[in-house]
Amino acid sequence: MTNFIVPDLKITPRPGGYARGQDGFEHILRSALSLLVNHGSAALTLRRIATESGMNVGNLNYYFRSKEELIRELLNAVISSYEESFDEIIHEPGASAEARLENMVMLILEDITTKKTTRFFPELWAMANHDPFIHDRMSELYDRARVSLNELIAEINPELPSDQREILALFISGSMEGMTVFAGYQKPWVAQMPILKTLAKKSFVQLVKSLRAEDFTAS
Amino acid sequence: MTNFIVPDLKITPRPGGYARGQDGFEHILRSALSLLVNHGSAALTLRRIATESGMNVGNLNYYFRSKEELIRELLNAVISSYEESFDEIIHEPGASAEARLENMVMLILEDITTKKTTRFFPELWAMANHDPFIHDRMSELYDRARVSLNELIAEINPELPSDQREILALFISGSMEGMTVFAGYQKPWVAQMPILKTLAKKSFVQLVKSLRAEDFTAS
DNA sequence: TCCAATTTTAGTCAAGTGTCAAAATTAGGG
DNA sequence: CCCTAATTTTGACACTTGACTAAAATTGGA
Repeated sequence: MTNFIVPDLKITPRPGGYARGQDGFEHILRSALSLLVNHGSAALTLRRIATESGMNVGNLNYYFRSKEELIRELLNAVISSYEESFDEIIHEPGASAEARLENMVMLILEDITTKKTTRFFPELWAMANHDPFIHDRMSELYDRARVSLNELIAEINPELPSDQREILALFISGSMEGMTVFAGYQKPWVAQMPILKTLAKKSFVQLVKSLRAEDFTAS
Repeated sequence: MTNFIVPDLKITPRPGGYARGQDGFEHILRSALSLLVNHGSAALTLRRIATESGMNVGNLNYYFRSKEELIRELLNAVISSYEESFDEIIHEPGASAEARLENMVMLILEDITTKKTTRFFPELWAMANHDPFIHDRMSELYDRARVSLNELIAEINPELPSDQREILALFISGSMEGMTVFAGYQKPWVAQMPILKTLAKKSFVQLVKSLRAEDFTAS
């Protein structure tokens, strides 16, 4: 029995310090996330983060040397959580490769309907175009997702050459991400997400099973 | 023979005025677009637009009563161009429905690899989450795209009920949009776009042809 | 108790924001 | 060529906001 919910943040405990410090650190990141989700990247200023977290501006500087460092930590905390979830899903003991692929699809499409993901990821996509750090960290996340998909594809259709499996994983991963804009939180098509999940699972599994090396030749 | 390039802007001529005025109007919008594409939404300030277009700040106010109006006009110009392109493609005389569907897929995936689209759309997705006007105008664009797809699906697979055609159109449209982040301009997978196009065409056409009403029942 | 961890206070300094009125310049029909 | 309407420049207003810091105050817990 897998859990299809990805926690908002996964924070690695910092060495030394009081428990209060640990809470403060996490509380700041949660406030920043909430700001980004509810008001967009323009609202992500130290002043507003301070207000949001009921703290003082100066205190942010105690936890994070700079705004950039704060954003880095936030991104790390969000992404780490995904990486952990992916690992759990694809290594679920006793489940067939096909079932684990379906679970992966469920996890991602389910996650897409959360407010956090629907709002946060488009912000990240936009930011990644002009911020090298965000770009790199996002690439790592998606690489990891594709590696996971790739493993499952290899189990389901071992005939497929490695480079073609990679493109197939890309196609599947990209297809799912695209739903964010249409069937995410409070989007016009959220209500249809259950059907979309069914459609996606069937379509992807069929694609993985039926694809032959020749299908990748341009027509 | 269809043209798979979507012009950046489609500007409806304003009544009265000199030719210079028409140029100025378009030039400002192009500068704003270029700024958004190259430096992100944070760079979209009246002063930077003025500098970019070699004009004076005050002159922007002559063309647009406010910054908001400028952004509205920009969005209209970009979106109108897509709407026109969609109409041309799906009404191409003498082409089969399947061929027109493939052309639509080609148009969209080709467009995704342009710098304008790769950079501009993620900005819009992010903005749409906090700006009602952008949200509505984007919805109109995507509605239009899906209506086009829907017409073609109906021709190819007339058995499929209307509401299921709509979901299928959504799935196809969303799948393609998702590629922006991975195989757009200067993204790690651009080089594989030709293969992705082949894969997408085959996968979508097959999906449209083979789908039965029962496939939409949750499993 | 006492010291390190955390928080507040109170700023610095700089840069930028959208908008506007009025003057100067230019285009092009008559 | 002239004159008026279209366009452009000038120069400002009034105000917000940005990231960051040093030093003092408070708190936690071994």
